[in-house]
Amino acid sequence: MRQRERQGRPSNRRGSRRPGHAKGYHHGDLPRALLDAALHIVETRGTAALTLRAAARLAGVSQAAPYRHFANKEAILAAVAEDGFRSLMAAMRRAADAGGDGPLERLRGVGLGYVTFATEHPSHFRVMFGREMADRSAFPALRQIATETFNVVVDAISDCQRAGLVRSEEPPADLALTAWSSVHGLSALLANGVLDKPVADVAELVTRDLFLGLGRRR
Amino acid sequence: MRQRERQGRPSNRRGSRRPGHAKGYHHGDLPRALLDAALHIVETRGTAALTLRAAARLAGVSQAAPYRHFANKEAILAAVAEDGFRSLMAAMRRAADAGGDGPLERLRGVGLGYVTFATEHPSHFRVMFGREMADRSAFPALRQIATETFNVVVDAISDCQRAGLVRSEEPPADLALTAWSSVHGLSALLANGVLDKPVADVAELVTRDLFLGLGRRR
DNA sequence: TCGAAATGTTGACGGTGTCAACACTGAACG
DNA sequence: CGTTCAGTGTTGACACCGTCAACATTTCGA
Repeated sequence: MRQRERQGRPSNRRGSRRPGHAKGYHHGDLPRALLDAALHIVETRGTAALTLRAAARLAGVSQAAPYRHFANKEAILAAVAEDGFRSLMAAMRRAADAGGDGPLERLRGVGLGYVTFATEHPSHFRVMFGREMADRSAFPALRQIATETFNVVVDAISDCQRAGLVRSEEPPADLALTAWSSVHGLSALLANGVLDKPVADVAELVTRDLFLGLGRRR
Repeated sequence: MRQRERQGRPSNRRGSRRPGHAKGYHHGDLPRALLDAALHIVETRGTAALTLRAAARLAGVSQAAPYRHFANKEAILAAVAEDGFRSLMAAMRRAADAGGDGPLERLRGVGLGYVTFATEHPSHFRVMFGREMADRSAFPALRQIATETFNVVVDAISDCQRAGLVRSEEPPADLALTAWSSVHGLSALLANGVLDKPVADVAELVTRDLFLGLGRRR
């Protein structure tokens, strides 16, 4: 709890103004500006530095201004988390496309994309899955997009099942839960600094073993 | 950031006194008392309520007293986390014993013990694996016991390999990493309220699929 | 045009981690 | 046995935080 920050007021006047509005007292699109500020802080200075007041300073407004647009700190965290899920989904899809053509390669890409996102944006990842906001059910939009994210995994698994590449006795959602747990667990351990092995190795290893299973092939 | 707590001074005079010391100004074993207080707070009021000042109040000393024994807040969190790992290991071993005699049953027990601990002590679990202390490498004892915890999994897997119940082409530590990731991921999702399905079902499902793998048996 | 609603600001409150300055106490040494 | 001094606890402060009430300004619709 010792930090300092000075930057006067950055892109205050003249920046992202909603067309209807104009110049001085009113900001134009403060919610957007605050979210951008929060995202910037979380990426560059980490979760601990993500403070309502810091975001307000960065947006060039007073400490109390955020309360006109967000009920409390949790609400901004929820918005940050939501944005994170959007990025995560994009990263997963990108990695899937880069992975190859077969459904199995795509599935693997999804997993690698997840782990990569977590290690490249650990603070953001923590906000998304942490407990800074007690009770996520208060933020339906967040739950919604988290579900969509999960569905990316489910779909990838469905495709593999259809292609006969993955066990089909079980509903895809069940297998997806196992896959998600594995990949999320690895991501969490890496993002929280519990494990400090090379990401590539360890991601390779886990996704392979996840496919093969621990048991002996009969 | 709104809370209140009053309890005068609990077991201040007369409690856990180091033999050499006696009654009044000096506490006797403040480090121990502070750790106990912190543990009590984290279990009963959650991570957010775990504050240096609150622990000091509960131990019946002034706000600055903790600094005679802990460098800063992180240091107490590390102690709490360390204690958590001890509890976790105990829970895993207990669950393994309760699981049955076969190495496979024991391995499964280890996993279930892990998940159970996480859902029964979510706040403690978060302190153990969260990032409240940036840089765990500053607390070697913590890293040490985390490693020991991991080794419980490795050993359980080794035993299964020796019994021919688990794939043996791979080093046990590699398989253990996959198992740990899966179980830890599930635990983290549950402890953080991301997933709110019944623990038993979902733990059953993940441990089974982890053993079978996603791929079709050939 | 003019008043109300929206949106910003100021200043305060109680909470936090942390530190310096001070006070008490017990044990070691003469 | 008396003194001293390191260890341990207390007080009071600082800067920062989330949040709110009271006030100011701006924008927009009747």
